[in-house]
Amino acid sequence: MSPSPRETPGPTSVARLADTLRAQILHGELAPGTPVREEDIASMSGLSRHTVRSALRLLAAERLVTVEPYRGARVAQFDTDGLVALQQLRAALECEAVRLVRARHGTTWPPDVVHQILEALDRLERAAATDPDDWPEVARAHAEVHSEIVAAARSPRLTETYRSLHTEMLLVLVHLRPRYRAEALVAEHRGYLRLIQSVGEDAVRAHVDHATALILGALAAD
Amino acid sequence: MSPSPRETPGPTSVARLADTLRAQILHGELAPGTPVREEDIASMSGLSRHTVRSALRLLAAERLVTVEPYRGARVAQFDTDGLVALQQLRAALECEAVRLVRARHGTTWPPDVVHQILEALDRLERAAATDPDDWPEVARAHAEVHSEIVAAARSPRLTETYRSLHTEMLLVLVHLRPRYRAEALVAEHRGYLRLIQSVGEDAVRAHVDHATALILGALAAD
DNA sequence: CACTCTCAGATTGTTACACAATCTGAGAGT
DNA sequence: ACTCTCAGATTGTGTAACAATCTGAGAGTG
Repeated sequence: MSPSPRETPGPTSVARLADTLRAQILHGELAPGTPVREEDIASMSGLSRHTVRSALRLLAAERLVTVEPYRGARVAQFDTDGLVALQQLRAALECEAVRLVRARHGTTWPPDVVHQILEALDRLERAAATDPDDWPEVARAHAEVHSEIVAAARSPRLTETYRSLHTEMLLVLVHLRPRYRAEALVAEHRGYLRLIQSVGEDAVRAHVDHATALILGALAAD
Repeated sequence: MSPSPRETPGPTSVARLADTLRAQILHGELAPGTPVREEDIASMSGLSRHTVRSALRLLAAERLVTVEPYRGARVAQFDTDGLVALQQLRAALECEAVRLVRARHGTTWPPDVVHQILEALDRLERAAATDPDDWPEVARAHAEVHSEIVAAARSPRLTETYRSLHTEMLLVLVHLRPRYRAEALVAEHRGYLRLIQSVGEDAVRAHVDHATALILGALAAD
């Protein structure tokens, strides 16, 4: 049982630490704007400062933290403009994805295309039923639904970039008191899946704009 | 004259090194797939391995190199699928940008909107006139034209993401023998600027698809 | 009192060296 | 030809130290 050869190498310390920090940030355990000190993380995690630095740079590339030279890392923060810009980008990708799927499959998508989306919807429903007040988890499941819609376009870069964007959105969402009942969210997205097939891109824009308005309202009432 | 206070701190070593490497990659001095060894860069640049590592991770975040654990960094490489995926993403962003500008300004954009685009076109024309065979420079100027078009949407995230994508495109382009005469490129893009105003998103898709076809052809004839 | 200036302490940026973990290719053995 | 093994190359991580820069508290000034 000695270190057998050619085994997949475990994830590096940097990757594990980045996972931990990402999870903390997305669970709202670290408020936006909070400085993240290298030494603190190093002593807490038992890793060296170099490793911590690498992990923080990784998160910076994902925009979950911002890093300024000699001033360290902070949990990312969104103002109104930043959120709107993010949503515009999100809309661009989701629109294009829906356009691509409709170009290929028309206004009624075949089962193998909607299958993954439906599963994500089921997971969302389950999450909402299990614990409607576990907002981080509901928000995550919601993000998965949209991600699966984009993934249906089978365009890897579209999918990947969109996932990353929606992770940023999660960071915004966990710090907002949800205006929505979780069940309403499920129903709305089952309808959304129908609309993007029949109506197409405009349904996407309406959905995203609606979300943007809700979030801006919640942000204003911070 | 001692270190006066509150002066902007110079760019860090990591940033400078990343700039150098990025420039080399985008000038085609390093072929795609080439391994980039930490020690080599360290001894060449006189910087420490840690610094080199940080710079390489930065370039990896920009997708100019790929990094695999314990296997190091390589100059990024594009296959057919990768290029198509990249172009789909590019099309999504440029379409949305054009849509946003047209939603705001209709089919004839005001001077302050097209001004920066026209300047980029002029720079492209100058580059093409100065040295039509300096393909990296012409390609760069061409990328600037498209970036300015997207920037006209005044959506920071759209702009930034698009710029990054087009930088990747540059990496592909510098390694292709151009099929185009540089002058034709200028004329075509002056026409393109008119078309995106009058026709809109479909002109974008046509343009991008045309480019994709050309590049795929050139890639196949590698 | 408001304001600026200064400076010590905190924090990040970088280096050097060491060692552990993993990959790689060349050669031994079948 | 094929697999297996292993030494060398390369990357991942740690420790320690110092340089560069930021920060906030307090001194000095009007």
